[in-house]
Amino acid sequence: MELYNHNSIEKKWQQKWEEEFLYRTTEKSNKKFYILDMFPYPSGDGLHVGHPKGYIATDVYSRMKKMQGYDVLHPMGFDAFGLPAEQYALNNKVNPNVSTAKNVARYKEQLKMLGLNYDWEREINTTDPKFYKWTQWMWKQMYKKGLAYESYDPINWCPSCKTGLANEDLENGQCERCGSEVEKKPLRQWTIRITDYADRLLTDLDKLDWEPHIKELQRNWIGKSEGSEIDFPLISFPYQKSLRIFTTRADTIYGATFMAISHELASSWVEKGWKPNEEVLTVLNEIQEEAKKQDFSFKEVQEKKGVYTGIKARNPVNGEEIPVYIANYILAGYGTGAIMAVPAHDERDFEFAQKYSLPIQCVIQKKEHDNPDNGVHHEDGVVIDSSEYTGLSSSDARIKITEKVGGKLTSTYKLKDWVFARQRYWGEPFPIVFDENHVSYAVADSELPIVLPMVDEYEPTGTGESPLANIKEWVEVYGCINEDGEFISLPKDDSKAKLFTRETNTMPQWAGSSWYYLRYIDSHNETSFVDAVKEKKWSPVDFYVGGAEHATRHLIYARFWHKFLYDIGVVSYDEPFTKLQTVGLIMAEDGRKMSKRWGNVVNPDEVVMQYGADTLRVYEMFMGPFDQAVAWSTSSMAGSRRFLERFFALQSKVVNSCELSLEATIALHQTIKKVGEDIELFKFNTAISKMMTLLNFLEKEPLVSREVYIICIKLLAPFAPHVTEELWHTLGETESVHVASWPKYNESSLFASTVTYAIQIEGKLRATCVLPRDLDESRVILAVKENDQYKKYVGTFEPKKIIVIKNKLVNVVI
RNA sequence: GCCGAAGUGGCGGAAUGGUAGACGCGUUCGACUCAAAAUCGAAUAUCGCAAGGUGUGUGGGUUCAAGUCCCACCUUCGGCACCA
Repeated sequence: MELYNHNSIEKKWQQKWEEEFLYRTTEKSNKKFYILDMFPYPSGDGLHVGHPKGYIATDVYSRMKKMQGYDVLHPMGFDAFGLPAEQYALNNKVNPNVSTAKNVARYKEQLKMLGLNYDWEREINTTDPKFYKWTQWMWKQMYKKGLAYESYDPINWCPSCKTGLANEDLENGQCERCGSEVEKKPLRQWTIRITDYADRLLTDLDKLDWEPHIKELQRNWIGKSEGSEIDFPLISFPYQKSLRIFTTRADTIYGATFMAISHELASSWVEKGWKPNEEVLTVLNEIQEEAKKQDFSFKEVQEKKGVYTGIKARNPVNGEEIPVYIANYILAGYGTGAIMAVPAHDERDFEFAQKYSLPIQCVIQKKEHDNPDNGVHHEDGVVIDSSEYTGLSSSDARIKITEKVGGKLTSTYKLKDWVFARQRYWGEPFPIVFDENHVSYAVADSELPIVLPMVDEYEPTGTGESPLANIKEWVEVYGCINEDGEFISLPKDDSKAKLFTRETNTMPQWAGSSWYYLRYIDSHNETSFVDAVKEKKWSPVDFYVGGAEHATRHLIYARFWHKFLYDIGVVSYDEPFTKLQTVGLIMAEDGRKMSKRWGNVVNPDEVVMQYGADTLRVYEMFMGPFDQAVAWSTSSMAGSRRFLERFFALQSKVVNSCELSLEATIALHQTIKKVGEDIELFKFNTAISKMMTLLNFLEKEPLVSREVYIICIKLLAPFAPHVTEELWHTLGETESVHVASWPKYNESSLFASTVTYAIQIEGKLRATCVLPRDLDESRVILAVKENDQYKKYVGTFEPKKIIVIKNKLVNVVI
């Protein structure tokens, strides 16, 4: 018998599999399974051992599904547009086209080294014009539906990355990429009305088989509040008749002692002609200055600040006149940007009222006999001191009061429209041109893709213009508008040709990843992003595996994008990912995140070289529960290597036929059952431990039959595809083990004919007792009464009660 | 502050309400070796010579029986955070 030489085995079979297209997707079964990894964004550093954990898991799962007779789609590709790749290129002074291609090649090599069963014939790359042609096409459909629009609102601007950012790209008011303080900058933007889909994105979460915490993250991000919009008439204010406010607590309207508006709203009044006094202008200015740095993502809660405008509003329920304040804690982007302030039942309003000595009027009693003057509380309760509404519950009063004052019940969301333009080079160009009056036109389908020009200079300008704006020969195009209102290009000297200019912003990093999973289904289709019949066969993704950090960006964007495609009738399901599983991080041996900064990165190339890909795979699946973070341990990994060596060495005991001991037979069938069930549940660690247990049994056997060993090889094949393939062929098999059929267990071989009962006396374990399986309860009791320990503790007295759990345990209550 | 997840040996972790600690790492002892590594065998929650006692973050509760269910609390991690 040869020694286990992982290097030669792994190289040999990887080459064979590739030559034979073993992992080419089949379409011959009526059962399909689409299992997908979140595709990587190739950085310059290559993979570390933490990255492949999810890929190995989908690999194991897909291999089992394949052996179970499914048509399995398990593809891979690369997401490579956007800031990180561009920054990397800038730092290394290469063109991103070049560096990206290099990084992709390196990633691919590393992935192949692990023996993953991807169908590389379907590989995609978001930076490939053949791919982004369809990103552009889809965005164009949004534009035509009015879902993508030009906006001039101030947006988050990162001065260091020199680009506008979406709300999702911020972390505590800082740029998620570089940590710079984000500024507010008025900039022309393409924006997508994702908020139109807020409600569907929220309610459809219910039908998804996703981990609850990920759904919760999305719910929080969408941030729906149900409340009322109510108009408060403004008194002798010629510029606006009334002030519309949003509140979730219409039941507290009798406690409204002032109004508060955002500085943006105040500014818009100034624009309309309102001339506030000096003091108001000063404070307004101060608030504006502070807000320029930070808008809706404050790092710290600032001190409340505001000023009385001199304007009064009338409370619609009781006609009371209350002052209107400008206040720094009012967010323009939430609700209507104006509130009725109820200091008794809102802590922020309370703080403000205290500072400016405004009245505090309690109108909700927590419990019936509560003292109404016991300070601020925001809980629902019983309405008091509120005319005809007194005595109602908060929830009833909300509806009745809103109705009475002619308000409407409505919802507002924390989710913002998606700022969908970057002032950078490395992204998809927009399929848009402008005429001399800045009227925008979509370009005709025949013009797609609009290819990103190859340039020498792609440094961001920082002016709010993309570097593309400097490339005159790309920006200026000649053509005309056809009968569909779309641009088609013409030669410059054509009589109908007019000058147009291209949109020079590019799409954000998240564009391609919002739909890439559809492209794998039909990667090479030139006439459509996916063939409708194929889409029906493979879609939706049955199982999606990736990092939890994508919960509020990629996974929201993709769900939105997919729903849009569904609405325009080009896909057949309204949710892209039926089941989602997140991967737990692999930490470094020191417990920190693996990072170049800490010098604690473990390189998979070295691990594969020294221990083999199979060992790495088995170890990563054995480390612990899949969704939990675990620290890497090289010595622990050696255990997985030993397991494979012992498994390999078992072949020396294999004979054509021999009897297997009863114990081992039972272990075998239990293992078949458990491995299948556990892989299905992504409980790889327990699947492997069961196989280890089985191996421990088989090692005690003098000989092992070929038939038994074959079963073991099949069970291990998804985890350790190379060594099992080698052993499989050593046994004389000619087809690959990876297209063999998944083993089945015998129900009758799962248990022995005897069982060990636990004998408890007063709930404490005192003895065990071997009895025939499925023995009558009365006979179990008879047997227990013969037990020495029973006699010792119970004696001859008749116990109060004897509980028998069949085939498991007896508990005697004295 | 709000929301979510989780607390079990020296470590990673197992346990449909039914014998807590499977499996692996580590450690100790033994075999092999001149020796070491590797490998193989045995032991390994804890106190106790033993009988036995104690043990799944803390305190209560339900139950014949609780790591598992209920209530309160503590700690850690993750997310959101002036969202009216």
